[in-house]
Amino acid sequence: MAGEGRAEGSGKSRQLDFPRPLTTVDVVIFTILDDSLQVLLMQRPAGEGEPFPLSLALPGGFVDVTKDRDLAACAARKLREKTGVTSPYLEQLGSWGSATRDPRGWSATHAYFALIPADASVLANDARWFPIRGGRLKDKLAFDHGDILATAIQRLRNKVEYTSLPAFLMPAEFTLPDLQRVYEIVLDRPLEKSAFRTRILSADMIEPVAKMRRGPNRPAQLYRLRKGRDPVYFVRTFNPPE
Amino acid sequence: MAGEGRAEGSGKSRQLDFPRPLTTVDVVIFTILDDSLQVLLMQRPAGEGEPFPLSLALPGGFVDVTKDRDLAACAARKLREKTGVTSPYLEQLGSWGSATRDPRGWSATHAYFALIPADASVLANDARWFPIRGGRLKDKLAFDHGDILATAIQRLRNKVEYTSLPAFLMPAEFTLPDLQRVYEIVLDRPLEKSAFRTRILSADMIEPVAKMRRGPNRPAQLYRLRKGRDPVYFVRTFNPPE
DNA sequence: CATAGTTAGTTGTACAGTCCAACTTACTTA
DNA sequence: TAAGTAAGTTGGACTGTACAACTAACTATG
Repeated sequence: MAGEGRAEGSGKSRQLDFPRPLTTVDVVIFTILDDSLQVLLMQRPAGEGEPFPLSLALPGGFVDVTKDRDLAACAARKLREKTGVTSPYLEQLGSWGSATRDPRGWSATHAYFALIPADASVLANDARWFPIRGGRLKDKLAFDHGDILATAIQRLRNKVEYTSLPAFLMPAEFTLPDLQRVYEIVLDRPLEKSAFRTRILSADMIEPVAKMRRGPNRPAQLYRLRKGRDPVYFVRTFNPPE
Repeated sequence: MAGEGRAEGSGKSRQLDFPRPLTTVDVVIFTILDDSLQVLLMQRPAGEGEPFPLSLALPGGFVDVTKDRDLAACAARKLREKTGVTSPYLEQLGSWGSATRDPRGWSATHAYFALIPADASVLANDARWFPIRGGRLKDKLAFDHGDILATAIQRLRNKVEYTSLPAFLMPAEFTLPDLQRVYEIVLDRPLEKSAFRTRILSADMIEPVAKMRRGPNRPAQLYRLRKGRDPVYFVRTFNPPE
């Protein structure tokens, strides 16, 4: 019987005969829902030998070397399976690996983070949105997923200070005050209206559509993302608190 | 005979009985030498079954599940083995994994990047510094190490625009013009002197020592890094080109 | 010993973009 | 018609960079 994760010991692959860590991919999927930043979580299965049974965890799982061409494809697949979203903002967050993070043995996970508009997703029925209040999640998560999520929140907040990332959280059409509100939700602080408008409009990342959002007061211009636009990097952050 | 990277198929680990990718860690180590950004590379061994024999490659190798507590420890170990440096700036760069990047099978590498002062390192005798001119390396590298290095260079340049990272490339004592020169080498463009000084000095990241650097002209104040300082994030980039 | 040369470091004006606050505009509702 | 509200604009204060000219401190040279 071979040891755990041990490769065959013959021929020219002789030097590969040592135990291999488990390899997984996890995805931190954010959206804006109910005026709050939310993250997609699943409940762990309860089967025999399953670690963290019934705990909440990030969507993810083992890399399937027969199906997954590469890590990004694996992450995109998991995102698609859980939300139906096929062309989101998806970037690599980092990787976490240690002897102890998974009780089944030495394991390493490759974490991605995705931004999607809530209205574009159809959730798998074992997945649910959980709100992030005050920059953190209430619940404890399985494995080191709490650390991974905290890193993702920090990375998101950081980038929102000087990029157009929140645009990927917006529905197809939105107003500038909508967009500003999303920035404020993520950063958890108010931004200055006129400076915000100047910055966004001069970034050439959105374009007006020939429609207005009507409501109980002055109508607002609707915009949409310019197609195929990469995120914009501003040369200043929004003025930081204190 | 067990399959490649296949775990045992009994008891409660039943669900782990599938092939595992190879897991490696690679480190992109930068320094400043001869007025140029340089990266540490090794020559691949020529043994039978070795991929990319005699090609240049980043220092790295398989995770040893019996010796490495976690990924960062593994990266720190490789850095130490090749340079003798024990407390550098070390951050995770990302991970690369695919079916094709290593001819020996599905593999994933966890890449780190490190900044060290050239004068603090004693190289292993199979390692050498290679200059990066015009933002790229002349030579082709093994595996996808060319991609990894390109990503590292881009990340470094990006961060140098708005952080104090170059401070970690400096020797123990240095002058402000020294530091500015390092910024300029990494960014490959000149910076404005007075704005540079204002920014660095108000960041409170360095402190003067009671010595001057003497030379053939006006002496310059020597500084050192404040101890235990994390990198500083500026709220603006240096004014970008064009 | 004076002067040229070189690099360190400072100063001043222009400019860009944010901050802050007040303002105008366009709509609904009472 | 007036009050209320959110969208969007305007203007002055402030902060920090850009650019350029300046002063300071040293060495080398004739």
